[in-house]
Amino acid sequence: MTEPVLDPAAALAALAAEIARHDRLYHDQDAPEISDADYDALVRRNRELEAAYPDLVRADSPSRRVGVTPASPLRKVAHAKAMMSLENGFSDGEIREFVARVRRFLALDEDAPVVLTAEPKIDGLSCSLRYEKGALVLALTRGDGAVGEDVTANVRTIGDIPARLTGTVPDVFEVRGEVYMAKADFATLNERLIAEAASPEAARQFANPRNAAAGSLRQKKAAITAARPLRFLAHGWGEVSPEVDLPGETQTAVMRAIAGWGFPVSDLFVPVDDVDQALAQYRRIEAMRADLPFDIDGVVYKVDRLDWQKRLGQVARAPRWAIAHKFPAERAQTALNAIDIQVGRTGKLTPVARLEPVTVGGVVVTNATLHNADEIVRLGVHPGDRVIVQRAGDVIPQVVEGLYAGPERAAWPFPLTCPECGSAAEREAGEVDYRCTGGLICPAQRVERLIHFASRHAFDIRGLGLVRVEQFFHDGLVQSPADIFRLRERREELIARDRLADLSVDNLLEAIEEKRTVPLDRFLFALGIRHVGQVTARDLARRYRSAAALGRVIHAAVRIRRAMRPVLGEPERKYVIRREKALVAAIETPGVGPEVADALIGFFAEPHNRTVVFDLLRQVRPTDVVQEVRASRVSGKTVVFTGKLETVSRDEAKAQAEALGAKVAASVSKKTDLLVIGADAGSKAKKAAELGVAVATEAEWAAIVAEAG
DNA sequence: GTGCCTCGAGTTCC
DNA sequence: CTCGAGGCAC
Repeated sequence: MTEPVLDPAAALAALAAEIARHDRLYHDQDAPEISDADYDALVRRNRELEAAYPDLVRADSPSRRVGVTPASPLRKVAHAKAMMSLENGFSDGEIREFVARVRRFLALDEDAPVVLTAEPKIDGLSCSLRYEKGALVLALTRGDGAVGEDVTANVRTIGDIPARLTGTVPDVFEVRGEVYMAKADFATLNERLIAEAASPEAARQFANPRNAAAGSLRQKKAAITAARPLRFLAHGWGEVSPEVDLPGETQTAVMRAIAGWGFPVSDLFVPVDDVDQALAQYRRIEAMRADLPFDIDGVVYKVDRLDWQKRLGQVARAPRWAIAHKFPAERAQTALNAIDIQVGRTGKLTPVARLEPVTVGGVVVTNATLHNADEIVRLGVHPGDRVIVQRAGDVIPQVVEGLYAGPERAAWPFPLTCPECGSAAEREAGEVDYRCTGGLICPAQRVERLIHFASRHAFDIRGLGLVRVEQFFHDGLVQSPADIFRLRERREELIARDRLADLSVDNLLEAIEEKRTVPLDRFLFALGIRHVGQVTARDLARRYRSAAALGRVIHAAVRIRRAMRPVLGEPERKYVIRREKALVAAIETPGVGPEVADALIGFFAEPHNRTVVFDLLRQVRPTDVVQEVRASRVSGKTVVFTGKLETVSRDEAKAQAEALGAKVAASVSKKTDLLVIGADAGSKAKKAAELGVAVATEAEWAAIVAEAG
């Protein structure tokens, strides 16, 4: 929905001129004035207006050109070791739970001492600084955690960061920490920007120190960064080689060594003996917050012992051995102007609050998700109400409560049809979300699926983002994923539409060509099958290694699904369970239960989907997945654990087994190759004896793990 | 059957 | 980042 505009024709003319000006600045003068996101916002605004006033679309409309989303000028480089994010906790209880979880995972006693470290969490940009033979050779931003941007030249201008390390330093050592701007320096910088600008109105200021640090570090010209007052605080490390040269066995010891090499380390960094001391340090830091020279958004706790950190490992993108204790979010009051409905790739209808712009935590918030119909009922909000907004985890804005105090009224009516295609909106029993039933005919869903296909964790086609996908879709150039790979046949057509940027067309086509081979897990994830996200896609890809093998399994499963019928007189409930079991068994992948199996097989049972996939397979080749596993006595074997393990937890044992290439099953059957028996083993041990399955004690298991290295 | 843990999906702002 | 819900252990 677009709010009424007094003079839409004039607004469109202004937008066309503005967007064209930024295109020139970016392409001809290499001096963009606004961020990529602000540019996208202009393009989006233009599109919304055009949708609302189709008669007024201009001949020189920016939407008739291929979008020219500026690419980052900085070189992308993969991290030697992924830069992970941190789990967040907001209450004492969550921190206590974190420590309890650590104990459980390590199979420690409930009151066993767990030494933690506590330090303030600086609100800046994470950076990884790579030193080889003591010399700074590479500095990367965090990026997506796997790949960062090369900011080496800029980092060399930061006074806190030594170019060479003195003392005994491992051959390769990556120092990780936060690049930030002190509050006072931020204020001075903004004053300077005003003074230097032609007029105060024309000055481009930064909204907060974090943005100032980000903007200053990601400069193309190091000279600009050099003139910006950036600082650095070390908080960890990445690759260390040789690993034995790591200067200590605890977080504290290594951080001391890093400080000894000349890096600033927070003077509020302390080891603490237990969770109560950790929380006391949190309160000390919280009390000092306003007086600290830099912005912080919480306190980070880490398990001090590095051997424990190693055992704890990580979940998805965050380590199990650290947590950020965040300060309570800042709140603000504003008006709820409207409630719009967005349609996701799965058809989910999401209500979004359009807010009167308000500053919360240094950022102007105009939108906030309302999640679902229940949330709107819970908040009791209607358009026009005053509401309280906060930035949860200091990032995502959310509506916390409505301030309406008038007479009783009915809940805001959630739309009964999809705003994009008009199909009925339905809510399944037991589900929270309304979904558009339009499926293939709903253009919003089709576009969202294409955007997902090209997105970073899927095919990762650079230059093919939201704006271009929408344009290509609406122009009929791209209707299905395979069409993307046929765009090269229409190069002239693309260039003709895009007078400004034939170079950008070629860049795009090149980026597309690069993805004609893609890892199987990305391929699978990109299809956008419900319940098949990154992790499940990876599990499936690793389980079957090749598209051919996975294809055979799914093909067989589809046939099973088609062939299954209730046996005469079989109750519906029993049949459903039997069917579920058959489908799960057919896919035979840990983590894939009835729901996921049905979604996966259902997707391929649909003829249209098969057509789309086969069409795509004529254009691209999924590469086989070679799992990195250490060879061991249990590689390729099926292992079952039973009883209470003393030295490792069940989760950890399972992780060990998988790293050795073994499959972990829940119960003993004739397929089981090895049963590892802990204390108080029950029926499984008995069954293993009956079936003649080999058994091992926990100590023997530890030996198998150890001998594989 | 119940409860915990992890994953999937959708979203915001830069 | 949060929330709902699927998977699996107990």
